This record gives sequence, C-alpha cells and structure tokens, in this order.
Amino acid sequence: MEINLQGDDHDEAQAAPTLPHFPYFAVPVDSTMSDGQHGPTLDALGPPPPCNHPGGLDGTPQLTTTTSAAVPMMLPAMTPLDWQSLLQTCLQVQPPVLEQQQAAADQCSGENDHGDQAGESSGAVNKEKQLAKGGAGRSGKKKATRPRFAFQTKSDNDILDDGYRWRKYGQKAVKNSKHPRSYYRCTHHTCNVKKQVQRLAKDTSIVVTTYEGVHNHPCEKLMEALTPILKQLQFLSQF
DNA sequence: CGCCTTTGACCTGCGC
DNA sequence: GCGCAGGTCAAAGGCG
Repeated sequence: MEINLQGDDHDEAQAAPTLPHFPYFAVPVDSTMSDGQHGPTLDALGPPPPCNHPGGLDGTPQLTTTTSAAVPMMLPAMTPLDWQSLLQTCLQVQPPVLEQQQAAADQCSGENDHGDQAGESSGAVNKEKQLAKGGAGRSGKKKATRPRFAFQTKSDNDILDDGYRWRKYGQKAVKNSKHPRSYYRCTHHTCNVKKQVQRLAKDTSIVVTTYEGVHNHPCEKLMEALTPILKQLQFLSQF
C-alpha cells in the first residue's frame, strides 16, 4: 500500500488518506455515454445499492464501478481508495486512443483555453466577441474524450476534499433536481482536470462528484500529509 | 492584492 | 428551424 502511494504521486486522488468521508461508490463514466451530451445523467445512476458486503457499512469505503453499459462491477474494498485501480478500470472502459486525445486536449486547453479553432475568422467583431464568451467552439468539440468517472458520496458536505485545489467556474440548475450542479476546475495552471458536483435528485443525501481528466501534477496536500509518514517509515526501517 | 464564488449571458448539441 | 438542457466564460463582488 505504501508503495502505491509513493509510486504515483500524480494520481488524482492520492488524497484519499486525508478524506474525512470516503466516497464509497465509484462509477467510471464512459465519456461517450450518456444522454447524448456531456456526461452521465446522474439520476440514471440512481441511488447507490445497499452495501451487503463486509465493510460496506459504517463508512468503510466500498467501491462500485460500472461501465456505461451499466454492468456493475465490484472492486475489493480498499482503504484508502485505490485510485489507481479506479483509473485503470476507467481506462479499460475507454479506448486506448483516449490517452493521446487527452494529451492533445490538455496541450490545447492548458495554454489557450480559448483555442477555438485557431483564427476564428468569423468576421464580425460582435461574433468574435461572442465566440470569446460562452462555450464557442472550444470544448464544445463533440463528446468528451477524457476519462471520466463519478463518485457517489453520502455526505452533507458537497465538497469532497480530495487534496487538490479547485476553482468553481459555474453552477447550473439541473432539470428535475432541486439542487444545482457545480462545475470546478483544478487550479493548477497546467492541469485541465474538471469535476462536477451534484446531489442526486432521488436521494439528496448523496453527492455525485464526476471527475474528468487526470491530474498531471502531484497533489500538494497529499505530499504534505505523506512526508512525515514516509520519514517515519524510513526511520523505522533502519531497525 | 490575489484568489475564489456568484451569476447572467452565451454557446453547443440534441430532439422534435 | 426552434426550443431546451447542459457546459463555459468572464465581470463583479467578497473574503482573508
């Protein structure tokens, strides 16, 4: 377990150890899935199934992954969250091409997020201005090609402390749901990971957090948290 | 002052 | 083509 933590310091969610409340359902989301648009229909996910396996109750993390085909698949209970397994699972769901596409996307969006098809030659100034706003041409590109996966978290707190810093860039009322969906972006300048946070309409005690993309930088919080532990391990290993 | 949230406007994609 | 729903931008304002 320690080895894992050490090895992939830029894995999204290495922050898990610091989580006060574990997400116990993880749902890798096929980027091409869904109700035709961007991402899963949260309601379609439905409330989490009952935990009928050891450790599933009382806060011990239980992960359920499912593909877009809605074939649920149990992962072993992991403490803390084994994000790497999750990601791998996620990538298995996605075609391998995704990695390249994501790299390209990251390159583009990292620097000039407004990389609307270079040039924009739309002519009218107004049009240009409009394009500069809103989602014109940019990420509007077809379906998302980045790995996505969602967590269902039973918590009063909407914000899942995953160790990364997020900036909220939007909030939207969602149909058939009293609770709005919030949009966050990783604040790291080279990182283009996004996440959506929304409460399930059917069970408002459950928060669904959908991650899109993979962090390309270490998690500061995690490193902070791990440093003393690693030092301690080093110290102990001397004996 | 820098970072973050809020919020209205605008965009895209999809279904009818 | 139109309307709807979802996603994003960016100005404005708040906070430490």
